[in-house]
Amino acid sequence: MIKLIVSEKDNAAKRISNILADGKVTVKKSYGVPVYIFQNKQEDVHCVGLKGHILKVDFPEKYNNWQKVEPIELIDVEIVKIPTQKSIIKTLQKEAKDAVQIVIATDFDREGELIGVDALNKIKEVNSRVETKRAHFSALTEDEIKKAFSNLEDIHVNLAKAGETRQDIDLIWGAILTRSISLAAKRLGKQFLGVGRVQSPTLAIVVAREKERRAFISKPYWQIKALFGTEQGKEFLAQHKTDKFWEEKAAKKIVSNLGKIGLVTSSKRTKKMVSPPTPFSTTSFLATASSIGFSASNAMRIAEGLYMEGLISYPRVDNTVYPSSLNLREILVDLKKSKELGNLAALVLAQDKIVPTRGKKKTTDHPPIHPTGAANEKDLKPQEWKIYELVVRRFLATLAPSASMESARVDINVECPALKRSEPFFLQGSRVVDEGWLKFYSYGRKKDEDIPNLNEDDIVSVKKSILESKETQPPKRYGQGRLIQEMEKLGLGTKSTRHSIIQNLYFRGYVHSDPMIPTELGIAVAETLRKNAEAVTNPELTAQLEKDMDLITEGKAEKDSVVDISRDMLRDIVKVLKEREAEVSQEIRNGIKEGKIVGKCPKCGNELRIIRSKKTKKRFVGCASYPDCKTTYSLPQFGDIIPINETCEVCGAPKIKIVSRKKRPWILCLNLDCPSKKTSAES
DNA sequence: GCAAGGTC
Repeated sequence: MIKLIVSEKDNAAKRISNILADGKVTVKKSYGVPVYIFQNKQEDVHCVGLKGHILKVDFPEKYNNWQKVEPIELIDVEIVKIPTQKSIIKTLQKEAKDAVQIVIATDFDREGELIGVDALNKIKEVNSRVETKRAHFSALTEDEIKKAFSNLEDIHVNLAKAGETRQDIDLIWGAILTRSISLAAKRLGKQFLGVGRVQSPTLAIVVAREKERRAFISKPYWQIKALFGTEQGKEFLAQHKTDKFWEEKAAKKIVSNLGKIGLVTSSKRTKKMVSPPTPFSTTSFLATASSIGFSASNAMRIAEGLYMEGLISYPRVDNTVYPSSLNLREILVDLKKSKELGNLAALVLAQDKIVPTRGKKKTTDHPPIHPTGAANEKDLKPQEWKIYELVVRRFLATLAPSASMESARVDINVECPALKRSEPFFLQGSRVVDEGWLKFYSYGRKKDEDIPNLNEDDIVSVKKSILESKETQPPKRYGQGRLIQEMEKLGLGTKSTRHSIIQNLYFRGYVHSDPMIPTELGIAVAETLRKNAEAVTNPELTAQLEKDMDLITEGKAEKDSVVDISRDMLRDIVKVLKEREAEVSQEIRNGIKEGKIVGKCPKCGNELRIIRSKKTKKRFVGCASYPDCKTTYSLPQFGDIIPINETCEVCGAPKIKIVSRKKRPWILCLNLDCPSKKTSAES
């Protein structure tokens, strides 16, 4: 007679077993799955860790053929659960057969409860009368675990129901709309066009920004600067107070009539304290990693590896407050062993007080991302070291004192007799006075600006006046880090999925580069959805889903009625999509066509397009006037080809960008005989 | 071959 504990992952199973065991914990493998065996209060306990969800939802097999099933049919098809972790399920059933009690010990959240209930249902297939309980803990600490197991609760059926609702809604929206527009655009097989509750609003954000940029008309403006000299012979640049002159004439008039003497009208220096950064959540970690050149999914992959190595804590967290149970000093003492970072840890240890910063979001499931072991640079791959160093430096910074900065502003009036007035100039800047946490963490740190020491009523000489012509700039494209922050703000995705949602946009060919640029295909898909299935491009769908799931959790709404709302919305949308199939097809196919145009033919001026040879299956660039014009260029056969609307400065042939998985993207002139190739080959 | 969510 045993008790069986089921946790969400192997690591948690190990921890729970070690905490609850009276004596030693032994491990046996069943179907390759570790089972932890120990005694707790004279009872035999077995503990198994899952791998997250062990079942997935899908439509029955007979609906698998996209061409033979009308997408609208899928709306009312029963959704079935399919095992995805067969050896774990076998282990569960074997262990549960003779158990007297099952304790679900998955993470205490919606998905965790669902994972637990799925496991229980599999267990009940072999042992229907077993008693089932829930251990409710919010962190894997000794205290929490022991308390949870001496106060076992019932399964939170409604919480799991909310999770199932989320699964069903995601499946029907995703599958039905993915099939609808893929069929309309005749993009089948691995070319299908993905649509989903999270990915489509995310794509829409990127596309909306690109449209703003395209609609943006940049305006020329002028700025005036002047080089001044102090009595001590120091020189400095200051800018005219008018930030933008829209008329060149007016700016020129000032520049050519600027007087020779300036009077300092005010000089202020102010000190301000800059607080250290808050502890790393997944989002702030990915945002910072992105700023030093890591893609979100690469940074996440490396962080998961470091976690497995025991060097950093669990990387999927929303929490930004270190729990009081975390022994910060102990971590610092351990970090001293690192050859490269040990000295910095020692510096923090030497402080009188070690008071950590805290962020706005506080959850108790996992601590913010922090180092859990010391490492040396030579033990890690270069990329791993960069990420490890980032986590360590962030951790040290959160424990360090504020930095103090001095900012200075000087205002100068230049008397201009020729204009019969004076012109105002200013300069401002700041510098670090006391480094504080900046000693440990200089990611994104601004360069110090040197402001000359000037006092009110000082006289300065004007050495030169400068007219700079500029243009207003369109709003910036989203980098992956910024996009992840935006997704979090809008409630799109979770800490564990956002990076993969973004990665998916690249895989689908909807975006390229970082900062992210939507492809013509991505723009066409987003536009089609916006016109015909607006709901799925809107973050509001997720916001509403969250509200409904809260109601289900509280027992105030039923799964079926909530899913039915989505079914009704989809019926209308699919009907519209079917009616407008020709337009939808046209719009997306135009996008695809547009994406294949790489530029103009230098011989005849017609379009040059990427073509795939029917005979050799190889791709090449050919002129649209073929056979009248026989211009062709060969193409590399690997990687994605992105038209960039630029022509080669040297030979006039179009340039393209090639994005492949292994190499970094590169820009290439299509002309193999272009003289620029020779110089670049030498260099 | 569809989604998003866990985890590896």
